[in-house]
Amino acid sequence: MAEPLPRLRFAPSPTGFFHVGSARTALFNWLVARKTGGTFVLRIEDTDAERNSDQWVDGILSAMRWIGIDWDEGPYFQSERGDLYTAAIDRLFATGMAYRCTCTSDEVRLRNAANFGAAEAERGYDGYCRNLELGEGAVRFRTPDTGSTTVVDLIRGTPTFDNTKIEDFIIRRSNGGVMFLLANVVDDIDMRITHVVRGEEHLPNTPKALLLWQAIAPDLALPVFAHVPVLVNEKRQKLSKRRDKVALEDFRDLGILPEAMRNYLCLLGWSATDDREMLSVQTMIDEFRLEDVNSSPAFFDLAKLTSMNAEYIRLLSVDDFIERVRPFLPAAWADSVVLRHLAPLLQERVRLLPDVATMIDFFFDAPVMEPDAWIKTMTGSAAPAAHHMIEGFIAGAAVTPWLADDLKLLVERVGAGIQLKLGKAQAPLRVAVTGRTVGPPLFESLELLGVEETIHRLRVAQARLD
RNA sequence: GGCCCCAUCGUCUAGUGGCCUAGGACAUCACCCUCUCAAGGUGGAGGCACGGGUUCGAAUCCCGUUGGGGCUGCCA
Repeated sequence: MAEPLPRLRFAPSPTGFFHVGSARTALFNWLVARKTGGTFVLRIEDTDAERNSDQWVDGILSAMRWIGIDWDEGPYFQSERGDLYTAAIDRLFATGMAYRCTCTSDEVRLRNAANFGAAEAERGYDGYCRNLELGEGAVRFRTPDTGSTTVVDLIRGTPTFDNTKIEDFIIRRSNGGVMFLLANVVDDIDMRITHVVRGEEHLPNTPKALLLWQAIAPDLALPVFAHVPVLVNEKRQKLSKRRDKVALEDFRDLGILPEAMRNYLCLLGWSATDDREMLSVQTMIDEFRLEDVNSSPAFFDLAKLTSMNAEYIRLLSVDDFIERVRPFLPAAWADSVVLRHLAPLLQERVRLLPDVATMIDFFFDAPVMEPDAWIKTMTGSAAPAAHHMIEGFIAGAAVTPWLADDLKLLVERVGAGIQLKLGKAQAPLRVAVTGRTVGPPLFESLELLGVEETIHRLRVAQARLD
């Protein structure tokens, strides 16, 4: 009989912004599903009513769409599947695998400290209520007292855990709410999940999940796991929503292209067989293998992401480029002939989408003169050249066709009069017209700006000269 | 403290016992090209954490040390 097609799931909890680590986990799951022809399930793990909100659910969905990850089933909501969990817990009671417990965590800590010494306070639940047959309280799962549990992990081999170290963990709160581990396993069983691809931080939970799985569905084959390494910050700590900038939408707002983000994320812990880094989605799907994922943590490097983003921006068609920058520009700028004509030159110079704004702003408003730019090109020893270039250019402009190539020749000729090469000769003109020493190619810019406005700006600068 | 995971340039990685004088990319430095800035080109600096084994031979296998990380919740 043929091996059944893989079924994978991405199971985020809607407790905050969708972050890059989640995005990578989702991507890896998705890639495996698409590669194998399997099924990718989206499941929202919202069992903790106090921390969840619809806002975050929307955030997850839109972030996944943004980065181009679609799902075949779901989203399922655990908050709507309570009956399933109750039934599972009832069966565990029936087989003696579950029991009630009324201990508080402080009580457990105190007992542990008293019985094993202060250093042992955190050793976990001590089994106090195991045989009390209480009628109320939280529900715990009875873990084996002997043997060991082995996780089959495509990335990490077969980590094995001593069952005596696995405490009787809680599967339902005293308020009736079901816990992550229980809901997670019941759903994985119900949805016939075959591959669990998730963050490394879940590895210590996995033996518990396996034990639960065997108690609830002893006849169903255990899933294969792949615990992907965590993403870390510059201090090599796990990326956290609290202290690190990690929300996917922050990068979108920064001007990162979704295809760049997806490509970069894919390369965090995995690489193609040769030196290729710019990978199409199809290439990722064709070549990605969980077995090849690295087992060590990866630093999320914005510089590298940005560089890759620049490369993707250069690949865009002019029309696409204009549409992508549109959200970052005033509508009039986005629709302007200036942007359309300069687009290819801009694409080569921009690393982040919003960079376009500071490169073309001088077309739409009077230039905002940067003090350093003015000092460097217009004052002191630079002043005579500035005078000469501006005067000469204004004079020559009257008899020069207003085209980039002709303007370039004009500046060359005027500059030659005082032994200035084009690089030096254009500097004061650029600053006078744009307010900056850097920007898009000058002569194309002047052609678009027009003779009238150019001359006007030159005269304004001229009047300001010492 | 306990359990578990991890360890190649600053960063992401290639490398699965000889092809390694350890390759690529980002970042960085220099030069070339050049109307500024980019882009592009050329070149440089920069790494197998340490100590023991195994082997004719180790970045690659084993053990230990050190270092880092994760988990240790009636969160997920």
